Amino acid sequence: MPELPEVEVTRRALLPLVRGRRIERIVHADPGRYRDTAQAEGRRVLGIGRRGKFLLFELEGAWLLVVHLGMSGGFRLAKTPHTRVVFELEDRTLYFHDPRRFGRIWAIPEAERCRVPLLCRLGPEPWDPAFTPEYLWRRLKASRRPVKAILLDQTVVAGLGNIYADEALFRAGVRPTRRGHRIRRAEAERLHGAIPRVLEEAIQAGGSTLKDQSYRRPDDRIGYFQLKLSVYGREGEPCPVCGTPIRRTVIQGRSAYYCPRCQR
DNA sequence: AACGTACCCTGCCGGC
DNA sequence: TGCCGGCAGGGTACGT
Repeated sequence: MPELPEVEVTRRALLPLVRGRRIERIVHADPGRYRDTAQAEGRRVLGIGRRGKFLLFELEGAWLLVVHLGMSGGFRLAKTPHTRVVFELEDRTLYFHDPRRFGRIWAIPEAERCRVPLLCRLGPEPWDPAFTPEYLWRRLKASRRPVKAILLDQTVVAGLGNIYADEALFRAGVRPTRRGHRIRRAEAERLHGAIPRVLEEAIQAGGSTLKDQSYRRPDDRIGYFQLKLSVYGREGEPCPVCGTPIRRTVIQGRSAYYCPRCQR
């Protein structure tokens, strides 16, 4: 579900609600998961950061509450049938909703943030000055994997998932099955430009709420970027540019959608 | 080292 | 109507 845009929309929605508030109690509804939260209790939330698809609640005493939403996780202002963790703040309660239980939560001292798997190995944010066309081209050239698999690798660039990787590849006119080492420099440049653009547009639209509705903003509103998707989930529908039917294939065991005419 | 596959969970949808 | 297989935005573990 949640890729960078959905995580960022969540961060922006929660920030004014939690900044400066003390976490009084954390109540668990799932006995076997998300348990590493005890040290967050009693601490004030100073701010919320984001790194790739990780939410980073900055707590008093240089602690972090790190949350990964997994495939179906999200914060809600009201209890749901799939509430797994309840965060009782001094003036409101937040509910961590996660039907598939793929989400993860860690409370750790800031100095030990690298104990969270992947967090310290993430590649640059798409807007980071370190994310240059040259950098992307070099990472592509170093691999024989399909270009889409490389874009999904969080150590290459942080935050892309299945939806926005397909959308960025469409905008760049690059077929997802192409091998990284065969990508030309001009194509890498187009991809480099398309990635932050599609993510920014998705953030502005409030993220993508697909058919299963599993992503919603904390206040239960949906996002609207699904209306602007060009290829993701649109097998058989006409390409918005040339009208050719969109195709679906499988890369790394996951669906990949592309226009066979616009993407070579 | 790099890559593919199975697996972790639950819910929903289409086909029969 | 009911059942069953397939599929779903994430990541990890393990095999080759």
